[in-house]
Amino acid sequence: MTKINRQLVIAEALQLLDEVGLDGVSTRRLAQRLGVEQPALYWHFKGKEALLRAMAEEAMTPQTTAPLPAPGDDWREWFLENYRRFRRTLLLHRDGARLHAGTFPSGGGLDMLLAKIAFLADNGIPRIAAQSAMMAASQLTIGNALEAQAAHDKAPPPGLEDVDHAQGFEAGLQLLASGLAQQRHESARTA
Amino acid sequence: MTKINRQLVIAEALQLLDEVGLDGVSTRRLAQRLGVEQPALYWHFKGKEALLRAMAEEAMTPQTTAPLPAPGDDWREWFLENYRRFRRTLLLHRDGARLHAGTFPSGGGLDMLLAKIAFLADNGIPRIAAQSAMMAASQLTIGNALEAQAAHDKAPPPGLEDVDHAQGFEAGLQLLASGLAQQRHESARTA
DNA sequence: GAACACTATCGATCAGTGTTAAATTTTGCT
DNA sequence: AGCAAAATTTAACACTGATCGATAGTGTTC
Repeated sequence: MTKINRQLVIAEALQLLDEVGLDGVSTRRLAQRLGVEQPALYWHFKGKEALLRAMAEEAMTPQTTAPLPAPGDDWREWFLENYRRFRRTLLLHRDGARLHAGTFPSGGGLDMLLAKIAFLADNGIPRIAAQSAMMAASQLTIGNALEAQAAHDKAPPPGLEDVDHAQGFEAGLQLLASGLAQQRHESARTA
Repeated sequence: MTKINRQLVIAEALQLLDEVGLDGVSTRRLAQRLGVEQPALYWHFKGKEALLRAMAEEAMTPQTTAPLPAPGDDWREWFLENYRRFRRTLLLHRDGARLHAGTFPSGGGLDMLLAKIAFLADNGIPRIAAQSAMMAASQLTIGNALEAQAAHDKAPPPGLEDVDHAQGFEAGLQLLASGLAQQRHESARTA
């Protein structure tokens, strides 16, 4: 009767995710929404894991479609904005961080990552330092988003109210950028 | 027949975790190991979530029993060592990072956290900066451990081989410490 | 136009999950 | 011994992801 396709399933799955959370996303609920019996999904996806991976990739579009840094850009401003955007993207969907966690940069994403590292390298930051910093910033972002989405309703413990997750993230990111700038100067001195 | 108690269940559960991973830990498998029928666990724990929380807390003992910083200690060395230990603890058990993620500092852990912030504050780091930095370092550590344990067998993508998770973590942590040191000096200038 | 293969779905079913309720045994205490 | 509380068992429920064979619909080829 009803005909579905891969993209439609992914879109509906993400909508379902926002309503019931990651643990609430079951193949049956998803199938019901699509007006289809549950095993039909297994024609379009090898298993639930494959579906979740496709969802995670789709959810990352705001980040993956963002323009790469141009040669003349200010490296620090770009660095900050890149991970702010990453965080915003993770927070776009409910449990978005958990959905993304454990996902590896696939084909296209890997090239982007290498281009970004090259951009930092062109701005006087040693390759290895650039790679480490991006790795750290990415992990900080994921950890922060994870914690923010896990907190949800719980109130902050007494004594720690004065820094929320957004502020904490911004501060941490600035620390990384400052440390990176320092490494850049030291490298320039020895070059 | 066999008699079990809370501590025994937690210990056996952590051992099971190491063998089958977090997704493999089921109440039935755990009960079988303890020589007990499955619903017996529900007398000792309200539900599986409670069990997992207890496991996460127990798994953190290396970190929670570590001595607090003493007034004369070098703040930077302590900072680094604290999060190195945190990471080692997370990696102690299989899926330890996932098990811990989303856990909030309970009663005793909260006091420790406040003491650590106070220690940094006593060393000339503004309270809010100290709190933000510890939050960031914690999130970086969790994100890093999460990624390291998710990778497990997969080989690193071509072009990124030269920095593994351990090195990346160390680099990120140093960046945070450097940035924090910088903030400390700037704060001293304005004070 | 008949035979064929491919796409897409369904119905039934399987093994496994966390959880609950009631009945039952074991334990400790007076 | 008897009683109450603690601890466990038996039985069942409502789910979950996944697999099997059967079944339509669709287009292609002889």
